[in-house]
Amino acid sequence: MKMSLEKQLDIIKRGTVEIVPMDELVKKLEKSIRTNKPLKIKLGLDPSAPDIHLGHTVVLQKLKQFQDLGHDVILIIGDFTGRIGDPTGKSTTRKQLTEEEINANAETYKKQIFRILDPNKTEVVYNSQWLSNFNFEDVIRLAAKTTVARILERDDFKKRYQDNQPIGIHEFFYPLMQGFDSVELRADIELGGTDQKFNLLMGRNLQKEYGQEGQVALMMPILEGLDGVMKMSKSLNNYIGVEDSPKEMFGKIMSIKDELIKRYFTLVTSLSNEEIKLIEKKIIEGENPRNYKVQLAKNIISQYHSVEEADKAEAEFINIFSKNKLPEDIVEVVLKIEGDGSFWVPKLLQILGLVGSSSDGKRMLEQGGVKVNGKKISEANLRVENEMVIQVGKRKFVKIIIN
RNA sequence: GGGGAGAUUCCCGAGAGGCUAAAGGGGGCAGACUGUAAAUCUGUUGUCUACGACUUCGCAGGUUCGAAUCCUGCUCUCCCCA
Repeated sequence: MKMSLEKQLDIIKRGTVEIVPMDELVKKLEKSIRTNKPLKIKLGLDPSAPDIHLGHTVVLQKLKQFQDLGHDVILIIGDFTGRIGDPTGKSTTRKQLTEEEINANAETYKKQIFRILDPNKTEVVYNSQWLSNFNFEDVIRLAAKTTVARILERDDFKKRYQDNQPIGIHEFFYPLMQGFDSVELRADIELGGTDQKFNLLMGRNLQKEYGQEGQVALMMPILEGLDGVMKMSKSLNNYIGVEDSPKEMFGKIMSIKDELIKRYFTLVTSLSNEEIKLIEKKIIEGENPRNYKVQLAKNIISQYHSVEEADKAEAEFINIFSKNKLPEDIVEVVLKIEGDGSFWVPKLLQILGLVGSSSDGKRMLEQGGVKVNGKKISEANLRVENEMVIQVGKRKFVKIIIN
C-alpha cells in the first residue's frame, strides 16, 4: 500500500507551517519508496501535562497520517527531560517533576493518545532509557556540541534573558537532550509545534555531529485556546480536553471566538480544504457563524465520543441556553436541615459548592445571578425544599435533596 | 569577591507613613443585549458569624497613636564590574 511520492507529499504537507529542509523530505520519501523501508517519525512528549487536549492533537493527527502512509511512528515520553523542567513557551522555570508523577502522567498519556493513533503501529519509548546512563563526561561532551550564543538564539531564552528573567543552566540542556533523542533513535523526521523549531533543528545538528543524516523538522501550527489569543494549555484553562465530556466539549467549542472557526476546522478535524473554504465563504456571505460552530462541535465530539453523544450534547445545549431549560443530569446534593430549613443564601451557595466563598455568593445574589427553580431571587434568606434546583449563572446547577 | 536594582492581590503593574482591601490593564465571574458560554456595554473581582470585623503588599523582627510605605536581619531574583 505504498503511495506515490506526490500523494504522500500532499498529505504530509497539509496544515504544516514549515518543513525544513523540504528537498530532504522528498529525498527521504523517494528512498523509502525505492527501498520499501518506512521512515522513522519521531514525536517527543512532555509528561508534565497529564491531559491531552485539542492543541496536542494537531500534531498527533499528523502523526496518524504518517502512520496511515505506512511509516514508523515513535513516541518518546520525555520522562528524563521532564525531571529537569521544560522551558518551552513559558517565561518562567517550570518545576521539576518526581518520578512517580511522571510515570502516572505517562500512563494517562498513552491511554489518551491511542484515541488517535493505532497502538499496534506505535512504538513508545522513554528517554531515560539512554539519558540516565550518561555520566558527567558524556554530558560535557554533549554540551560542547553547541554554544551559549546559539542557545540564546532560541526565542524563549532570548526573551527571558532580555527581560532579566532567571534562566537555569540546566534549561540549556533541554534542547540538547531532546536533540540527542533523535541521535539515539536515528529519526528521519521529527514533528512538533512551531515553538519546537529550535529543538527540532538542534536534533538535526546533533545527528550530523554524530555522523548521521540529519532529520527533517516538520512544524505544525500552535492551536489557540478558547480565548483566541494564548496557546491552548491546561494551565491557562483555555483548553478542550480529549477526555472532556461531550457536554463540556460542546459548550467550550460554542464559546470559541468566531474568527477561530476556520482554524479549528483546519487543525483538528479532517474536513477537506474545499469544505473549509466553503464554510469560510458562507460566513463571509452572512450566514450565522453559530451554525458552523455547532458543526465543529459535533464533528469533534463524534471523533472522541460518538455521533449519538454529539447529538445529545447539541440538544442539551439548545435546551439550556436557547430555551433556558434545566439540564438533564443535575448534580444532587444532600442537605441536612436544622430548624425550619431556612438558609442565608450566600452561605447556602457556598455549602452547595456553587461559589467559592460566601462573599462570592453575596455578590452573585446582588448581581442577580441566583435562580431557584428557574426564578431569579434577590432575598437573602431562603427556605429550602426537597428537589429544589438552585442555579448560579448560566451553567451551574445543583438539586437539593433533603436527607 | 565588589557595586547597584528589585520581590505588591489570579497575572502584569501603580503606590513611597494615615484619605489603601490597595490605581490601571489583563484574566475570571455576573447582568443586559444577541446569533452562543461570540462581539459590545455595565457591574463585580481577599475572607467572615457581614452597614461591622479580620487577614493580605517576599520572610522575621523593630520604630510609630498608625506601616505595603521608615529601620534591622534573612530568603530569592536580576544587572554591572572582577
